[in-house]
Amino acid sequence: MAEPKGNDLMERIVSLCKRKGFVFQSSEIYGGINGFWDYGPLGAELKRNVKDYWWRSMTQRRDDVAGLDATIIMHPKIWEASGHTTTFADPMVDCLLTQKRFRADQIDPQSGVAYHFTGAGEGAPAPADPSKTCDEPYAVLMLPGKSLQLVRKTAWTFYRQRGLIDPRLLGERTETVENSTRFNPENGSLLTEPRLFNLMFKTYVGPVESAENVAYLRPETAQAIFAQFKNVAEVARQKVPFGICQIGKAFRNEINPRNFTFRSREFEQMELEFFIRPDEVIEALYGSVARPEAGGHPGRPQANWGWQMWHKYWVEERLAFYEAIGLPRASLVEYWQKPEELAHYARATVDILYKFPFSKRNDAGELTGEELEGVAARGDFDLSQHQRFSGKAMTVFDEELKAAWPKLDDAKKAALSGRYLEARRQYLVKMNEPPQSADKLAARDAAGLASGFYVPHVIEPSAGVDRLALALICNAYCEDEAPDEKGKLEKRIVMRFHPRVAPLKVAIFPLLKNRPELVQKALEIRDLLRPLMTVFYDDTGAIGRRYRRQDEAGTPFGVTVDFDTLGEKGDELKNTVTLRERDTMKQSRVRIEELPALLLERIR
RNA sequence: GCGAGCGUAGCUCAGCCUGGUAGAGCAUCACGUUGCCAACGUGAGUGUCGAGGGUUCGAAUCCCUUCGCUCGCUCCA
Repeated sequence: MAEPKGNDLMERIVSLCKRKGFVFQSSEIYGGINGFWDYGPLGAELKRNVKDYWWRSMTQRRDDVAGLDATIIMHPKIWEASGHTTTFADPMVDCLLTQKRFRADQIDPQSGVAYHFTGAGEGAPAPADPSKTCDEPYAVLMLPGKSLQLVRKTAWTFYRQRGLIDPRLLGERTETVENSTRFNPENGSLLTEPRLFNLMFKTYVGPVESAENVAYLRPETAQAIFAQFKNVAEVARQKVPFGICQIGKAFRNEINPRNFTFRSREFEQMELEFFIRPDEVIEALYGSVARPEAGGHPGRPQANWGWQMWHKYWVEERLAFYEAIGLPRASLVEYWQKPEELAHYARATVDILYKFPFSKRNDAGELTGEELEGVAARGDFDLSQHQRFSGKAMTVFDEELKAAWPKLDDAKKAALSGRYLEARRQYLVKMNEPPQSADKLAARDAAGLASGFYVPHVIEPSAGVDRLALALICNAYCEDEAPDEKGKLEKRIVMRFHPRVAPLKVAIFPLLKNRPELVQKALEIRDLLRPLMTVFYDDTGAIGRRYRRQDEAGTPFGVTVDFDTLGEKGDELKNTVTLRERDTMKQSRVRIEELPALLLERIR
């Protein structure tokens, strides 16, 4: 089986997506719109299957997770509390010489002498157009160890890029600068004025476009879960540990959408926030905290699990999920973020990567993979932020804790209380709470703990639906060879979707369409199966062609009605059909009345 | 956002350099044929050559602008 490699392969996958109706470019008839994609008939079914399976396995098949479906536009304060309003709006600057882009707040401050120029004119020799000038002011900082000659050379290059053949520098003057971030530390060139990059989509609530009506399309679904935490906790009659999950659209003004649907500006997320007791509480209740020892799945949740155990549990659960919909373990990478890569609120994050055809290769030549999901241990950061910004308590009352606390000896009480207080204090200080008030608030939190109140910690598995759909498409795509009717090998394109996510589950064919008895029987079978699964009926062209068509759509099963079905060879074969399997192309004879149960078994 | 490349039928692509009424293969549809893996016959349809502007008697072809795609940089909290 010859597997095509690299972007060549990706191009063929993209082409198939369009040809068969998995993915279309959004607004294509108007020339498309960058970063937005539509799903055609097959893609829509695929995505629906992915979401349905996630929802079923996350909430319906568990008793400790409840669902939520929140709005896309929420109170703007949510994004202040979450940090998105500030972190999603980075000021950016470009080098005027090399066009290289920097984040303005990450430039090393430079000191020294800056040389300013008011412009340049065309100099000797033999200017093509002597009247040509450039009025654009420019400046270069003389970097340590560099010469004035080099500074002028830099300016010369700059004006040359502006269209002068042999620039003559005009209006040179010097300026002493201290700790300036206006120059490129690499070459001394002046940078552009900082421009704000807001990665959130902005809109207005109400018809008036005024500053107080500004709102944002959510850049992630998670914050709605935190904002509704108290409501859901109450009505779902759940106690920590429990989770709230949600599927929904999110929007990010990506600077540069890339790689087909992988990085889109409008996308869908499947997120779970799983709330757990802080480790101090576990220790108060059980004397110690269970932590992961061996690798692999830690098994059924236990009451004495600390955050590390829960984190490990969800990583393994999520990996099992991907395997259950047909992504082989070997195509996935479990990447533990290094301490320096962690977001400031995260204690640990595991990225689950899929090796896409467009993924980069490492030194060993292996595909490195792209993120499908991040499983983050976020501590109590999010709920704490919303507690501070909204002024509403995000604590839960834990009866067991209240009962257990008085039974602890004083040393234990002091140790747990002290640890909790210090963690709370550190968080508050980091969030720029003045030291005095941080001490006071942390002491109050520690007192709350002793009477059974605390802000739950959270484990967040957050997955991208569109990325997963793309991974499933890439994983399913396969070019192999199959014999034609003369036994000659021909290229066959097969989408080997797991039957669970395959857009169409079964195709029904009358062997010939000009025999009304065959057609009628086939339509009966279609009607028999249609209430149970997605069914595709096709009576055009030769039977082999129809099989191949369904191979490209990824339909796992084909059912063919022939003359034996009608009883031509006697009662033994009457009301039996050919069941053809996509991957093996093997055929078997099956009784019609057994079809529903047989197929349902295989597509669950 | 910057740099490079690309954009012609549903898909893959030729034609562009050197301007002169737009092509191939596959796919699609109809009819006939067809007894299980892309068979065959006959017929049909499809493009404002990504869009806009310019040069020209005449532009898919040359020039400019713009949009989209790919790659690199940047970004990915």
